[in-house]
Amino acid sequence: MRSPSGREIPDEIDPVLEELVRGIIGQVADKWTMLILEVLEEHGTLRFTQIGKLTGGISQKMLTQTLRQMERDGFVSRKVYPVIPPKVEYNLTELGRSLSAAFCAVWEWAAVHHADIDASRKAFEERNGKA
Amino acid sequence: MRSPSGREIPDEIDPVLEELVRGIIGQVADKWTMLILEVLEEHGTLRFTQIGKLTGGISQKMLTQTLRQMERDGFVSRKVYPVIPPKVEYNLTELGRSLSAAFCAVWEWAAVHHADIDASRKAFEERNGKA
DNA sequence: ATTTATACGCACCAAAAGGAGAGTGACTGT
DNA sequence: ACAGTCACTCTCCTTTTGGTGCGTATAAAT
Repeated sequence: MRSPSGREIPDEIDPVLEELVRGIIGQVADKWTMLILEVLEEHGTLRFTQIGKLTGGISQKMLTQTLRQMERDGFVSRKVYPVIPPKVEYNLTELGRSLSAAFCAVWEWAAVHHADIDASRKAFEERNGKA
Repeated sequence: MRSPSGREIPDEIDPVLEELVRGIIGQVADKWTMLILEVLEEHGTLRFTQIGKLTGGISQKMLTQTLRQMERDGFVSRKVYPVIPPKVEYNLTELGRSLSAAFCAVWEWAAVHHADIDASRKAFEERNGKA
């Protein structure tokens, strides 16, 4: 399914917006982004290491990276105190809070339906051989 | 905390459930999963190659892989017609549709706020050197 | 004088994701 | 006879992701 010349997909909806939105979803629907969003939503203003602890299992590298992207996208604000040792506070912007609210439905869904998923997986593995 | 669907989320979250839910989110918040979910929601029953075309830019490998996982998780049903050339129909299950509905808020959010993100990025890059 | 604490940046490396392309099997249209 | 169709699977290869550990600045605490 290659398309060397590019355009063969019929666009029934506005393709530009569609593409834009997809791009955003692709970046935003990231594991760490969602987790950090939730942690900040729940705890309010937090410092770097606190976020790391509350998120759980994230490396410093990923924490920095994700936080930076979120700052760039305008989901979090970053306040640096010029003290030593360094102190940086993060919290959600209005935009970040609205995104968090949008994701809320997904969290809720997962909480409600995890048992269904589990059951489905078991059934699937029983139907098909499980090597 | 309120969600668009109007239900409530408990203030205190059971850590075990929390862990479970995070695992699910990690797998479900996947670019291709979300995209396929959307095309199936929008078009109803579809065949393999049709999904590929409508999704756009997905390789056969990823399409197969994602579809398999979605079937395993119980989001799509897969109906094989024993004919030649092969014919396989996919469509959303009830569970899949409910997930799609949950993601709906995120899609809408992206559609509404993509301009904000764009503006934020421009501002960010202006603030921070890119000399 | 040495250690501790904080919020990173950087380099290196392993693992995973994912794309490209070829192969398959049997039937159907030319 | 032979190319075309569909829904894959398999192999090879590149790109991306992400973890680990080290370095840094410097004031306060030991």
